[in-house]
Amino acid sequence: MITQEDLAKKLGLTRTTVARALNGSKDIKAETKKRILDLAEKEGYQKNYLGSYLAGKGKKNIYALIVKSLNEEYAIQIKKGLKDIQKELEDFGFKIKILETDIKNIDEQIMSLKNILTKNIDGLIIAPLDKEKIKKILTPYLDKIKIVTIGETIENENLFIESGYYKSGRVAGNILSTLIKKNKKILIFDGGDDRISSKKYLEGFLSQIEFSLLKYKEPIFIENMLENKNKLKEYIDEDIDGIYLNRYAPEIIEYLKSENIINLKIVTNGFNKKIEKMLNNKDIIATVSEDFYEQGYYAGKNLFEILYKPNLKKPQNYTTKINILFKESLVKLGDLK
Amino acid sequence: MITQEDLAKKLGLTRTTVARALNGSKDIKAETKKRILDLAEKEGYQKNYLGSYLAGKGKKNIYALIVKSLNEEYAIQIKKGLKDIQKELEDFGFKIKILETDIKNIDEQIMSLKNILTKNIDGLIIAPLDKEKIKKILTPYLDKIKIVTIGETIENENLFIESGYYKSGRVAGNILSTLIKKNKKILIFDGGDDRISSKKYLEGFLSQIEFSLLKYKEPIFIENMLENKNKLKEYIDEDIDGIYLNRYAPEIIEYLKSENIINLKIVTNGFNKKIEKMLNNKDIIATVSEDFYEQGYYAGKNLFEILYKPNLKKPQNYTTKINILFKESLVKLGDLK
DNA sequence: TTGAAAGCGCTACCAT
DNA sequence: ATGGTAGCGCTTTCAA
Repeated sequence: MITQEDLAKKLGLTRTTVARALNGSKDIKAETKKRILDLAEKEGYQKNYLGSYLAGKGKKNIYALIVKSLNEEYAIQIKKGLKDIQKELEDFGFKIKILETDIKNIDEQIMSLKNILTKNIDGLIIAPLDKEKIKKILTPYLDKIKIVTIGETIENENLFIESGYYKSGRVAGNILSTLIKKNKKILIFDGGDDRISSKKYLEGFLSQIEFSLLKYKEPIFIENMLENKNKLKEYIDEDIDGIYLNRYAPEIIEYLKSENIINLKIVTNGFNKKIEKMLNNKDIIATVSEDFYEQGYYAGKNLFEILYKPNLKKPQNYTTKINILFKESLVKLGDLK
Repeated sequence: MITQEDLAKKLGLTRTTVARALNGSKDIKAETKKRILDLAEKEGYQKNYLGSYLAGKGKKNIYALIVKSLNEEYAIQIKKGLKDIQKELEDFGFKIKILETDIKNIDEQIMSLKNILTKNIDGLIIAPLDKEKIKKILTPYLDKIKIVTIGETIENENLFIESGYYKSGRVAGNILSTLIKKNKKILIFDGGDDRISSKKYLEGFLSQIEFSLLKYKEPIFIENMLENKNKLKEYIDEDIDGIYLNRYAPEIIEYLKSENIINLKIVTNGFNKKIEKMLNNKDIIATVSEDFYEQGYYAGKNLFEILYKPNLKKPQNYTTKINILFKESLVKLGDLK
């Protein structure tokens, strides 16, 4: 490993000057800087970030602005991931301040962001609700603050963690298709747009479903679903062998059971405690979801690397893993023996 | 953060003495040691491993003894994981020497291990073929060498990464069950024991399958499968709607197609390039497999932590994630837009 | 059995 | 614009 000291010796300079060149100080003659940088390049110098950290003791100011959705599991898992990576890196003084706002309250997120920006901040993790507004607000800070976005890109961030809801929908479509009896149909339920996942799930699902499987040309949409569950029954008949859901699954399934409509093959997108229970009950055959824990963990980990490792070709994009869960997926290996 | 210096001051000692107590040196009076350790405990002292590393420049000698199986993907993925984590930690001088031996050659692994042990080695990652022999060989080294095992435990290692083949088999059973038409049967194929996964996959699968789905009481076993594929045909008739495979899947499916036996629902355990192709061709509906990349990555990462972070409550056990793959799982999100 | 001092690779601050 | 020096938290070597 080649050090700043090594470079200094070869050029007849001191470490201090070399460090200055490497850290982009302007208190240095352009020519000296060039000589140093050229040699560093030639010798394949890589800054040791351990030394940097220890010397700098650089406590970075990092915020994560996450979103509480109808599916509580979403925020819980992301937070868990953030906290785990924080713990792993605590020896670096790596600490993330987590702020949560409500998914339905776009302005709350904007306000929260503006508030954070009044402080001295080095890194930001955000799941933007209103992409355009957030982008506009952040633009002036882009060279000061390292940014990781989750779910939605603002196009100038250092890393965008993509959720792949569309793909999850496709996979769900793939699975449900294989389950349906010949000449039977499926019912597709449109849960509306939650500004995060629902719409994209549905689009992906539809892209996978063959025309012949459709009972209705359009997905079923029921206004104020939770109050109007009884309307669902109108759409169900002998033809139908399966249902796709991505919102209100617990409520809808509960309702169907109460009406004694059973034995339908149900595949969902998303995961939370209720869906887990329904899988266990065999009310649902399979669900397809993103690994939100991993999103939090990966967001934190990468922000750390971007912040602490100066010589890093930064990752541009990352797509979350997609998990397919059947009932048996939930069983812990330890419980089997 | 409390430092050794802090402890020294409070006790009226020097850093050196404190360090000695903390590092378990014997050149120290028992009483002094106790005073230091007690205070450290009380103050919640945690050694900063960055400082340790930088001071010690402790190049550790680490070996990984992995196994080349019939499924080449197994070793490829584990190696990839090992290399990725190595790269991530290279600033710590973390480097793993990877040695591969053949899965069928148990003695080769033993020899390779014995050879390694003649060297000065700090950490070892191993996927033991003969558990008992390996255990016996390693016993005398247990306090000198930190050990991570993959797939099979030797009971005294620092971390055992469990593969969960049994569970994978269960999940495969779960999936195939949901796919089979009423009153139809499945054919279960016994691929024999490869000392890694096959047998466990099959056991798991069987545990999940209801009696009513079985066509034959016992899984079909065909000696020298690859030469005797034609025997398979004897077992297939109108009753059968699905097949379970965990070895020789490509060869068997190729054969069935050549005999014009199609439209059977096939679910497999395991993953490699050939299975990927069959999923894409819809020859297979789903496959259930372990994330071997993760096993390598996690093995390396944890060995690092055990080796470099002295104050660690070490993890005892880790079960690999299990992936269910349908055709659409293979599509890259980027290709969809 | 304890202490003093040097040094790992780097940053930060002061002096020139 | 450049250099000198101290120090981050720790290990290691030598001296007492």
